[in-house]
Amino acid sequence: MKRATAQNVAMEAGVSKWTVIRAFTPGASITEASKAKVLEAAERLNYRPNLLARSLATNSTHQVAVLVDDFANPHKLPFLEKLTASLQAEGLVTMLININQHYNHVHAILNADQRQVDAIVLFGTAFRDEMLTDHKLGRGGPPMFVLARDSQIEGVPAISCDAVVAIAEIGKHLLERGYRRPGFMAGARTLSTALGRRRNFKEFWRTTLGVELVEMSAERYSAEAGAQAARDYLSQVAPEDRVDVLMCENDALAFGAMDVARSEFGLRVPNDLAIVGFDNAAPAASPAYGLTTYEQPTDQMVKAAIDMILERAPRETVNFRGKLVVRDSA
Amino acid sequence: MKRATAQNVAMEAGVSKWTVIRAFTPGASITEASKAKVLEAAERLNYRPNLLARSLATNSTHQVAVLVDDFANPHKLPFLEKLTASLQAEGLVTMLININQHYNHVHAILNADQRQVDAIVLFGTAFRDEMLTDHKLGRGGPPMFVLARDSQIEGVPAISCDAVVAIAEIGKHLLERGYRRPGFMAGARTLSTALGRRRNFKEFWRTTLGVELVEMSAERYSAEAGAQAARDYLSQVAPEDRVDVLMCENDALAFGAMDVARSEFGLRVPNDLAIVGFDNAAPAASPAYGLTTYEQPTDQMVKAAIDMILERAPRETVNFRGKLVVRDSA
DNA sequence: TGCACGTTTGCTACCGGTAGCAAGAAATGT
DNA sequence: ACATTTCTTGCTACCGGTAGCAAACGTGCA
Repeated sequence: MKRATAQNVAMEAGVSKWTVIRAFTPGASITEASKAKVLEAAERLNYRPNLLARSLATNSTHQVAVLVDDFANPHKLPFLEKLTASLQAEGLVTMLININQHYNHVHAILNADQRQVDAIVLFGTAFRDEMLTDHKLGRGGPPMFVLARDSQIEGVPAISCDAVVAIAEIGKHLLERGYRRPGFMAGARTLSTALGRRRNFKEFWRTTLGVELVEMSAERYSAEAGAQAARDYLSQVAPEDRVDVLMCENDALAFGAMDVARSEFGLRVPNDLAIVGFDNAAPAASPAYGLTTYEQPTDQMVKAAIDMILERAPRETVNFRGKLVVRDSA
Repeated sequence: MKRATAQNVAMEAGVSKWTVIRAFTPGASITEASKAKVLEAAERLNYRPNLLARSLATNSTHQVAVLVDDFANPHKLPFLEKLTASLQAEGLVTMLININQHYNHVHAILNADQRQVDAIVLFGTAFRDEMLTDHKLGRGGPPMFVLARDSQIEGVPAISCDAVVAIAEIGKHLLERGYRRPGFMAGARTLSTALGRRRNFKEFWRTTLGVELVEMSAERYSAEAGAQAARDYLSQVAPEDRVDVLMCENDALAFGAMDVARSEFGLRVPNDLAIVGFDNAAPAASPAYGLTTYEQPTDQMVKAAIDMILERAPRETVNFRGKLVVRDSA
């Protein structure tokens, strides 16, 4: 059986379809009597307004496209939970788009655009700026926002955690604990530069102690990639030449690095090698890791993003201060 | 500047809007000459067909609503990644709906229905059957599917991992390893019964050894809840009376339980207490846990779900066999 | 009772596409 | 050269709503 339309309900209730619409429009001009009559008829026919038709007519879908690519990062899940819950609380619905080899940003944005979404959120995705300023993503599309990473793109504001402050806090803590030979493990190249963590960390040690940072790179942001990068480093560098503290660009890398350091090289954390992560993902709190890390202010970030989407706040890049979470690993 | 419509392109190209549409419809009857003319004009105006209008006219949105509620389970993320990637590969888009206190299944289903989604997937969500068979979710809505849990609901097929086989495999392994005093930790009540893991596990020990299962319950499916449940049990039961193997309904619970057993009670895993999980979430593979667990055949499950959505396969409940992943914890 | 006024209802036009029919143009056969 | 078939193009009607104007209605007041 086809679903009932306003027209059907109108006939059932003996009114015009516009009266039916009014019964479903809060604050519309309609008498209680006819409203009741319509609602009753609607109930009988199991009528529900078609939001597709409404969206077409009003030019607003209340849908927000959220682009995600780094599914190996356990921190993404609770973040995504907050984002979707908050969007829903504002009557917005999430269109989740998985960015991968077969489906890149241009595909995603074009598709979201054609579906007339109200906004597009690039949620921590790795992209080269040219990709977005590129060709056919011509003006007139939905507003775009970058969440949880930087954006240098004109007209695309970023909502992120203040990397300068974060790294300064972490650095200060490490200095006080007496670490002197710092290392840094970066993840995927494109995103690394956009996060600015390496740059700031390097700068920190250079200006405070005049020390050069030892840098290593993982292939991706995952525990496996972090493990491999740590394995490469530890097997190539003699114990006495190694860094005494390793900052990883995110927790996923840190977990992998810590696993390898302990189980494959017998190192004690933090005595032989201290490790710091970033994100405060769930396992970081577990005694199995006890990872010192930095927590992004996800609540504030989500709120800010939504305020911009709904134009309750100016659409411009903002940074929030997170907080250092000191545990056993450093 | 407003976005261009087919009508605009038609004027620009000097043809009717239907010719424009045809230029964008694969296999439509149109000469190469006019197609080229139209595409060029479209390019100039940056025209992209409005999928909302198309959906309204064709009565098909190519959108699938995916309902999720258990964001504390790290296993969800890679599963969700596969699901979204596979949907996208079929030209379907994911509408992600977060089921929580403020937004229950009825809200979600009603909303998805009004948005005319092609299908609704309940992805491992906890619900009471009455909620769905209930009232206003009358017939005529989009087809529903339950993924990664059981469904007893008429007309709502389930795609899941065969719990009977899984538990039998796990039980057999534990028997062989010599464990004789089994315990089981369940998560949220509504989902527990739908997963059938406890029931089957209990049955297994009863029929093989005639042993009664020790049961405990966590509040939710999270490491914290698992930790608390383990803490309660271990602090109340004397060492000599404790179970020798604890099967947890999923890995999240197992991580919490293992953390507590080791760090708060000084127990060695598996010597003092063996632990088994379910899902093979990422941290299970880490040497920090080395959790023996059971991996669901997510690829097959996702494929089956999509085949049903696209009506390439009959819409009926199917079960797939997963595989036991033996590590150090049991 | 008559008139002005505010409220309720129905109307036309529109959002941007799709479906399928019919007329016009081009290709084919005799 | 003309009839016939096939392809191309434009058309009307429709998907299910929204916007805002105009007519119909009921009410208060003189």
